[in-house]
Amino acid sequence: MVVATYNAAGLRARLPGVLDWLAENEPDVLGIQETKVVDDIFPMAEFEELGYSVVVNGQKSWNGVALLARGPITSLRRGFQDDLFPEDARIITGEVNGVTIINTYVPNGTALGTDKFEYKLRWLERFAKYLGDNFRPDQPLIWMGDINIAPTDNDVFDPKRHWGKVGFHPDEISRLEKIVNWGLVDLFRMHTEGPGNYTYWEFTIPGSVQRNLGWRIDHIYATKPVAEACIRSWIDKDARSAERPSDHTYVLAKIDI
DNA sequence: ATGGTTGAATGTCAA
Repeated sequence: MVVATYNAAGLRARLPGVLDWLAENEPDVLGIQETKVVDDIFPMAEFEELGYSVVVNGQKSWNGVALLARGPITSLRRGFQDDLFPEDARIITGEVNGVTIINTYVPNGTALGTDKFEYKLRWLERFAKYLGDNFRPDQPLIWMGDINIAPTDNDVFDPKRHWGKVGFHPDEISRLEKIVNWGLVDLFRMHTEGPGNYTYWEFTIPGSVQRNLGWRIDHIYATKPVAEACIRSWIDKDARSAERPSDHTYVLAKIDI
């Protein structure tokens, strides 16, 4: 099966492009982040007409995640499902074809020294606990989404300039490493080394796409049983140049199961 | 360089 992740930065603005992309690429699973739409008016029917099951965890104006799959989505969980943590719409979990899929929109962090940066760190710690409490590293599991962290020098343009800034800060990276060390493999990095492979190019930098001034902050991770079956993972950079694009693009992985 | 652009909502925040 082919799984994909996409930060839409407002799904209603992106809807025609996402529908075209789905029809062309036909992934079995798509995790969408930053849908920015409440569940009542989520464009369910448009995706269902393409043959997808749709589950959503949305809120007004900000955040919001959705999970699409060809075939049924079972064992649905919205949020962390407890009262231990502030509940905004950043995580949705479902099971597709025997594989647990967790789709997350990790907090951006905004700026060092702010409550939002501390929230990002706490959210990552909460996610580590969610994994450990609910799942095992020997079961088939995929964690995908906008992780909002560049893990290494190769994952951001001009790493010397950006080191220690939001998105490339040691406190974020250490928390991500703790999550990954639970038993996950970065599927893109399993197949491709080196700099210049990005998933996000800022709107506010003129010519960022053409100059490839980007970040690899959208990731697909998997437990060993899935990673061993992953035969390819790639970034669809062309979609970042489509009409009315998001500032992110699609990341995909093909898994031989 | 503390700007720049975009979406959701329609003033202004978040990214």
